[in-house]
Amino acid sequence: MADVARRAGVSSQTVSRVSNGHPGVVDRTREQVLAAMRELGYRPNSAARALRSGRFRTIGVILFSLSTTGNVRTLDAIATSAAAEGYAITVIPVEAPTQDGVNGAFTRMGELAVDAVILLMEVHLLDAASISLPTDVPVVVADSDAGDRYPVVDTDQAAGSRTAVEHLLGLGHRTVVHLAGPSESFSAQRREDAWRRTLHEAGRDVPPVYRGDWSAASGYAAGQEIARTDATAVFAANDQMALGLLRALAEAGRKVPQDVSVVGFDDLPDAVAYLPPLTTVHQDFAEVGRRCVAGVLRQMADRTIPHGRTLVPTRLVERASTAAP
Amino acid sequence: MADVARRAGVSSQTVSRVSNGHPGVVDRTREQVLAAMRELGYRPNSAARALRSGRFRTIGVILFSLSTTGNVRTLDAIATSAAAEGYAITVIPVEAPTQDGVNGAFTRMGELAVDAVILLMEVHLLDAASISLPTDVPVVVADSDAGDRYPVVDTDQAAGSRTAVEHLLGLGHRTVVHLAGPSESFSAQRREDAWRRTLHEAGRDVPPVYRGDWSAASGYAAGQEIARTDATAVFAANDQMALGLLRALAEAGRKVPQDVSVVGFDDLPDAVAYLPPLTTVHQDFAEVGRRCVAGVLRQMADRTIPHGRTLVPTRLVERASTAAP
DNA sequence: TTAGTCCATGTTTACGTAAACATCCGTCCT
DNA sequence: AGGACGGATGTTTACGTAAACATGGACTAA
Repeated sequence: MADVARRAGVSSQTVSRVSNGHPGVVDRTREQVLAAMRELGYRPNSAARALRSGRFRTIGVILFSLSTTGNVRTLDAIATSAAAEGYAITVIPVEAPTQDGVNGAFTRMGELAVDAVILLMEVHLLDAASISLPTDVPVVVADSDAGDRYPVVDTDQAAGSRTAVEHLLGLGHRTVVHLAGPSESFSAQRREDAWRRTLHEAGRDVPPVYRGDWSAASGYAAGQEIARTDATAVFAANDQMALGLLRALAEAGRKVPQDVSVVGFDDLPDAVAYLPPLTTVHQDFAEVGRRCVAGVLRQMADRTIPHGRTLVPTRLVERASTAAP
Repeated sequence: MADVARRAGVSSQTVSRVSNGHPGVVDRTREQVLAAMRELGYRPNSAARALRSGRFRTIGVILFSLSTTGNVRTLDAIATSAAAEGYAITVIPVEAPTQDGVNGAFTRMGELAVDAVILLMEVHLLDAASISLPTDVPVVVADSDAGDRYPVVDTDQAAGSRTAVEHLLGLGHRTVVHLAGPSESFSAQRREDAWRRTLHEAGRDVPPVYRGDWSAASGYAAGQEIARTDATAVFAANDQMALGLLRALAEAGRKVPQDVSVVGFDDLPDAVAYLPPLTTVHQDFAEVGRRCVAGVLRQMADRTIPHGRTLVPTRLVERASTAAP
């Protein structure tokens, strides 16, 4: 910076002003400084800048793994929204949902150069870890439950599940079997609860729950059992398990949708190419990401911590995997 | 830090030594400092640390989107490897493969707090942008072609494709149709070249190429055309297109694998649940990620720029989508 | 005993920037 | 004409840390 200043014949402070787009620099001077910057290949030192300003212009995203589609798509949206606001994203993966894993991530996080944190994971693991986030950093929790400790942004799991179940009941099915996600997952829990409540309110039998781990393989395993029952309608807690379910039903000779109707959750891009194309609940991951970023930025601006939950609506995408019984 | 020093009754330099695990601090003193840190909730300021040491302990990953499975899985592996080495990952998404998009990302990158960069994108777009990376930052390019300007880590696309084609020929198919990826993609190009070469060397006809954009929907569209031909074996350039292809073949009444054999590329977790389970070329994304990280770390240590290409081997995973004609 | 060594710890300094304050000069008003 | 004002730019300083160098005391060996 001093070199640039010398070359442009100004003070380093003027260089700083140009560099940050501050007003009060006359055009001619600005041009000289910019020219000097170009000639010297000057690039501001972000460490010094951060040290001085106390801002890193970076948001940390903590997540368990990039192997679940939902997380990834939310992360994508977060990264895009953040970039639009001039913020970079630091990804902090937690290897395993163990105490050690979470501890490690948070220890690292403590030393991390981030102005805010978005948590893409189940917060009860946070509790278990008996470590809480640095209190001076804005936090938004996505796709989880944070009680009232942090603001939460989430897909409206309950409404989505209700839509799915009501769609199947509306087609004339007596009841709907649920292929649930892992019981540790709040999303899975909420989808299951809403399924149960919807059936209950409609005065239908609530059949036993089948449970998978979100993977297609687990959906296949559960599907083999379901195929042996007289179920005519299945609501799978995500599309990947629905894919495995479709395979199990096909192998068992149960036709979809003639014999069994299937509804998924997520609306993966691939779902349109399943056999048959999957009727599913569309999640607006992009909107979730946008609201997460908006949430932390608002906290940074206000220095206030808004609590409460923001729900992003879903919509049912009807394809070819559902029909009247 | 000064507060911690005062509280522990030592100098700030001793605090620094404890904080960084330097030797030459006696146990008793170390304990006192650690206790003071705990009591005061001290967390080192990474900006100051980076300013002083010149290291951010952060690696930047530039990519086009998180919507392609390969990128995401590589990113996951990179993040994990980097975390194991005490490095954080900053994701720098480039919105669109346009000149502006790339320029923007690189401008931002220039000001970014990263010690090294891993590029997860086609480098010819880099050329088009007529902007090159800051020369003082180690770079590794993955899944692309960088000529000899940067070291490259990539899946062994050619060997993988050859395995797939030879597997099909070995089953007795006269020739193999290729459902290729988009022509802008180097990966797609290399898979296509290897397919063509393998057929050629075996003295077989080289049928016209069908082309998709990696998506299941595009695979479905191409599949509808392929279903009208007398093709008995198809090598799809990725699993998602293979999924669409399977749907198109099923709808056209062509049985897989009895009438048509299909091989994919990637080995997505879901591929095991396709109808039928997909025979595919397994890519070791984790290894690609590890080698990318190892590559930039080595550059940082040596201050040398190793050129050349590192190829990660693939293996064929035989499932139920291939059979003798 | 005394000089030499080595280890634990303290002191000083610089990293590159931006905020706060200071200065200078031209303009405008009375 | 003289002073007040405001805009453009310069000067000083502090951000929190770690490297380099300094110090002091304990131990060893002759």
